[in-house]
Amino acid sequence: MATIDDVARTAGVSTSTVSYVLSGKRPISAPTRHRVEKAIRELGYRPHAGARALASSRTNVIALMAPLRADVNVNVIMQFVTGVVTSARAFEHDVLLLTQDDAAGLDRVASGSMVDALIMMDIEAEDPRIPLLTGIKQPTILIGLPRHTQGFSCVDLDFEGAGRAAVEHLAGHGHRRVGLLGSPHGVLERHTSYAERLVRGFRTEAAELDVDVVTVPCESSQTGARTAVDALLAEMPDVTGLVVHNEVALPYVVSALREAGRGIPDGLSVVALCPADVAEGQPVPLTSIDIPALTIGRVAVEMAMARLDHDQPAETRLLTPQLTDRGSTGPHGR
Amino acid sequence: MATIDDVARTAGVSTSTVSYVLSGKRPISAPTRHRVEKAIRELGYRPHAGARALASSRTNVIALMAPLRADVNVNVIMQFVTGVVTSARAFEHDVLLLTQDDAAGLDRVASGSMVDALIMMDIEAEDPRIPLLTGIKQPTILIGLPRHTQGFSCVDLDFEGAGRAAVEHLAGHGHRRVGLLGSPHGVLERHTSYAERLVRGFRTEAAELDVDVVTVPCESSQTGARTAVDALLAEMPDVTGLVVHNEVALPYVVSALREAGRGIPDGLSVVALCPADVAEGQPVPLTSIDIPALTIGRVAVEMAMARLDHDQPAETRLLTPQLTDRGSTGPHGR
DNA sequence: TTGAAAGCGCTAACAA
DNA sequence: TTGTTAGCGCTTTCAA
Repeated sequence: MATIDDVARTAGVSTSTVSYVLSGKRPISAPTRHRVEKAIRELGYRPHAGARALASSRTNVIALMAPLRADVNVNVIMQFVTGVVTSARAFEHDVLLLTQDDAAGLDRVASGSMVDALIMMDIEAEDPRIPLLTGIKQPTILIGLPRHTQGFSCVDLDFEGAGRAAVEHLAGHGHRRVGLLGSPHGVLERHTSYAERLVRGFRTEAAELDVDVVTVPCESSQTGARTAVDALLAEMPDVTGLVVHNEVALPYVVSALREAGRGIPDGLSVVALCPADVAEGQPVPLTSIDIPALTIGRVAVEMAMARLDHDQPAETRLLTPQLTDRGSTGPHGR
Repeated sequence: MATIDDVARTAGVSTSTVSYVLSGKRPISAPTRHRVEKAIRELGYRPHAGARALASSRTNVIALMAPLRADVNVNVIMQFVTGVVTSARAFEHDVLLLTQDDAAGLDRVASGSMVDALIMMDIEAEDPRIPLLTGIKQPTILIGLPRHTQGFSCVDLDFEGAGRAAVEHLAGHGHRRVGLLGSPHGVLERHTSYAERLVRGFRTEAAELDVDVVTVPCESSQTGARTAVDALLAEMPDVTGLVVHNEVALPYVVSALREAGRGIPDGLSVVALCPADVAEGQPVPLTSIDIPALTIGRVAVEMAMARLDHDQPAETRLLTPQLTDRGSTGPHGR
């Protein structure tokens, strides 16, 4: 492999000139720049990442810790990951993938100076990984909201606002008895931040608008959906509005409702909380509040870069929920 | 951050001794080792990854290029990724995640010496990324089979064998008219290796056993499943055996069949090609040929490590398909 | 069994 | 506008 010295020699300049051509950190005359660029091309030169990291204490890599579990929604996870990887590239960064269960990986990649920043998904209220982050010099972005945000940047959909918006929308159509089919048990037991915030917003708004509610967990499978629907209809037989926050179960929930004689929207008004394309792609398009996973991933990277490049302080950004009416909600008691 | 020199000073030894304690590449007396290990613990020392890479030309990182597209099966992709990440950790390696469309990323991470090896998923017959791999010094493992394997290590399920096994199983039950509901159009158009190999095995075995077949592409959605089932029943109304290779569509295919009056296995014998847990998790457990994604990911890493550590030559490994009978196939004409 | 020291290939401060 | 050079923190050869 060619080194920076080879390039310098070929171009007839000093190594620092080559380095500065590459980084743009000081002005270079046009002819010099061209000679250097030509040499780089001819030699197929690529800077050695390790050498660069050693000299500059910048790796141009960020770590992404993602849940590769089965019980979370794989599609949404994938969208977060895609958002992160894509926009990391826009900032000339690559992504090192850590799994949720590799908690030691945080220290390994951070203390080993393998990455410039860390992004962590699927944050729990009292996330056990957060204590591991103390003493880490790289900025860390949490996708989700722990109980105490203490110095970390956080970004997520405003799930509490989403819960409120869903109830508000249904109440606006006259519904007084509303259900929530939510995340699987496991997710709730871990006190995963988004699930709890959704329930809180859902309950709060319902109390304010004097709407009766019931919340039912829902496993991410066909049988899980069926069980949840049965439980819901047993607990609240006269339910007329429903919020569903479980992308995997969603289509099965819809079929189960139809089979239970609850057509949409005449038998039951349904608001889904899921990526827009999923809501559109159902056999009956569903009114939904979008989970903008790609955007959240992108914002996480942008926050990381802002802290790196302009040492901007940590902040929390909650994206405003967007409700799109696709006709699966209607007035009560038609 | 503490450096190796800090550790050496604290332990009262030379830097090389610390290095050798860490690498185990030369014998160290017990007392010396203990002093060094104590110093490492006290200082919370972590070797600097970049410095290490520079000095040793080893990064302990492997690149994984995965399709983060929508039309491929996200669950299976995730399992491959999980298999790779998990077993990379077992070899003290981390994983740098590249997306399929970032073809330039191959050269970037390889020529920039960011990684020790590359693993590429979702290989097409004439994969456009393969030419980009020439001149790359790191070993590359392909998950899938290009037309010409020229020097690359390859690993995959033996999809051709899987196609044969499925037909053989159905023919063994007396079925003479068999369908294949396969991958979406897009996947076939890209000449994705596994899809083509499956069809080839399916057709070959059918020809040998004198079974009539029809193959129908199937989009990964509820409507796609329905369309494909309709097309199948229109093209071959007296079909009695079916092979389904589309995990996302699978549950919808099953419902569509039931609604078409084709119960399983009495109205139609079905063999699924999917991860075992998916086949088990259907409302009716399905006889299936397992797609051992975790295993394939693990084997890919093992092959990479074998080439790195024992410079073992490239080889192709096709895992033997395992058919598990779960009762969704039965004798013809009951 | 251990130490000394020469790099590995860059960046960036300093000098011109 | 450009060049010289001292590190960055390791690994590994050579020597003892």
